[in-house]
Amino acid sequence: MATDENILGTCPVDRGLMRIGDRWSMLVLRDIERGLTRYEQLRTGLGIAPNILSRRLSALAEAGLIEKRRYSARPPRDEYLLTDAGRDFLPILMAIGAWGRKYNGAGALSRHLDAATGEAVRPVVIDANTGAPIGSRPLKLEYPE
Amino acid sequence: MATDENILGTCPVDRGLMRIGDRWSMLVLRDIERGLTRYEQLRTGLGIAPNILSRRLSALAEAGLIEKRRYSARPPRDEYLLTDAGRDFLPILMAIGAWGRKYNGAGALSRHLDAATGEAVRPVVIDANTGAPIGSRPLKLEYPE
DNA sequence: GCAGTCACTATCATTTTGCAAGTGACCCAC
DNA sequence: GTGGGTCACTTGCAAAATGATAGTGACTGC
Repeated sequence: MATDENILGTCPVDRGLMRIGDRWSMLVLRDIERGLTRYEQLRTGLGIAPNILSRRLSALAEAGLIEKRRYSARPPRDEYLLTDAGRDFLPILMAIGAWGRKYNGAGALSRHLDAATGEAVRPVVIDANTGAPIGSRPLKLEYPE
Repeated sequence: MATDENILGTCPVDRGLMRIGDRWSMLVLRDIERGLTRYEQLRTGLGIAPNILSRRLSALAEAGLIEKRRYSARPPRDEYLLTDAGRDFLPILMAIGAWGRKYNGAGALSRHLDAATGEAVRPVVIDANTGAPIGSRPLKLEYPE
């Protein structure tokens, strides 16, 4: 597993997971997306211990996925907003959600609807070149050098 | 954060992360996909401690993402294979890889090529209903009950 | 001045991770 | 037939991360 300290590995998945490889980080991202941008909202929404939330928030900010913004000087109040990198990660969360629904989806679940059509979103990962879902065509792995 | 013990949450992302919410699990999946199916291959490929690998493998098997199969009775030798659920998770890893390449992609990286066209795969998450990339159209969140 | 909210930090127990060494089943060479 | 060597782990213990609980500082509103 690559870390910032040792030599970066050659695998882009590892590179991604380096930045948000843990569960709380992803759940924080999900909650910010649905509008829970303030510390107390996130803490109560997630049921996370305050020290852990603080650490996750600074790690996510350090990794460039969120940024802290002061929206009130007095009283001093901050909110956490997604950066472009953070917003770009949201589709992956939707894909994880679709997978979770399929394989662990017992009971009532929340879902995303297309605002225009009202239909439930069905996230699928495709190859932008062919338009085909990943897994439907044979691939090969190429290593650098 | 939902666990198996407490009441299952309403969020499908959480449901997904419940099964493979950690970094090693995803990297194990990635390595199995690229053909490292045996214990020693995974251990040396990942640089993971043997006790941790054992625990991850049993957790992944318990979660139904991989299964252990004996391919030789004498000497007793096992390999780990992806189940349907495990294979279904691979597109998500590709999406994470694409994100990692975009935001943490310095240096040489491995990549997947379409076997037929030879072109580098560009994973994108779309809504199967509209064909539009997630994030390009406004969505709303619907809660159960 | 006093309660209450928000956004934390500090302290400490518990849990998870990681390293190193060891074990059991076997195979192959001498 | 004993002495390595490989594979697939387990065990024991140290280090790091996580989590529960309590406390702090900056306010606001009464």
